[in-house]
Amino acid sequence: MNDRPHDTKDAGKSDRQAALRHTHRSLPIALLRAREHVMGPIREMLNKSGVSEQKWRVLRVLDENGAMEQSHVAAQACLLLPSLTRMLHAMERDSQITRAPDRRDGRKSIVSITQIGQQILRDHADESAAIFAALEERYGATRLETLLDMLDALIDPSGDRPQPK
Amino acid sequence: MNDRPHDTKDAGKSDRQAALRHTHRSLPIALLRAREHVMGPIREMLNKSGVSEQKWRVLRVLDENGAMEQSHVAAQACLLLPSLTRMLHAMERDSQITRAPDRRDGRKSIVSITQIGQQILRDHADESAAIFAALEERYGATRLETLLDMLDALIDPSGDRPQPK
DNA sequence: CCCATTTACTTGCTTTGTTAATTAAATTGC
DNA sequence: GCAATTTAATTAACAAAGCAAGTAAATGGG
Repeated sequence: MNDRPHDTKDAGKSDRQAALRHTHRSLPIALLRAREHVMGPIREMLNKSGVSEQKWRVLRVLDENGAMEQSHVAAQACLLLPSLTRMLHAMERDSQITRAPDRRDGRKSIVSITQIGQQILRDHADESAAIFAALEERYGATRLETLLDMLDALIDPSGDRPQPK
Repeated sequence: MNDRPHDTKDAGKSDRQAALRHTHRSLPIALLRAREHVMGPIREMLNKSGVSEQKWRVLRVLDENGAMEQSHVAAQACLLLPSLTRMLHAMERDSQITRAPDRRDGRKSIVSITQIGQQILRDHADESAAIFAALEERYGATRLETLLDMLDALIDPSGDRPQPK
């Protein structure tokens, strides 16, 4: 094992060094592990049809919000602009999305989902729903809803926060 | 906006297609967005010192669990073995970790963190704690603990699950 | 009007992610 | 004991992530 002084509780000195949290109690790591776990069946589903996880997110975001500029797509789909730029080229080539310059602002580029893109979403809708249902069954529907609320609140501080004063 | 038939409610047919969940209610996407949000300040911290997010995880996992074989490091740090292999070469070159073959099983390779590796963790411990404290302050300590418990339960089905039935 | 800044996106380069194929050391079945 | 299988790690090849630097179109003073 490891015999470093893990009990960095404090020894009287106020400038004592902080201890890192146990990785199971580190929020970023916990979120990552949880996500990897949940993504398993979805990756399987997407792999079969050759859609990447990232393109799947882009399609969903576009389908949900309609045409929007690239920066917003990137923010919503958790992608960086450089990655998105390159992905959109491929998706445009495959007619899953279209791009058009904004009339008012020549810098912006407005992205839309196409029929073909929407078809990809439809093709996976049933299986996707089944995967979610299985998770709900396993984890409990109520608890899952609570978890989703808490994750939302993490991002949007103005959310349901019951102000712990 | 988008005028596709979103009201896929059903039209009498029982084999009607399922609708995709709103991305804010998709657990994988919610987890990703939450993580990206929380990682912001940590990325900033790590960028300043040139440690990648992945190497940071490897160091933490090793520091926490002591020497362990590569497969376990990969599982704990949410990395695939090929990525880990490459990373460990670089980290070994930089004396952040050492590797030794397992005496009992010649296939395995046991990885350990070095003093230099531990120093990297120490160098960021205070700032890391401050970032966490800010989050705790903003989100609420109790709620944060609950969230971590729920994330743990998501992975470990045998956990605190109050058995829905 | 013009120059400096900012904003939106693109390009280049290095590191990771991902899949499949390969090597080598256990393990199992006979 | 030995062939067949399984397991652990590596390598290769290519897509994608991530950062820095670059381009081009707005914007904002003076």
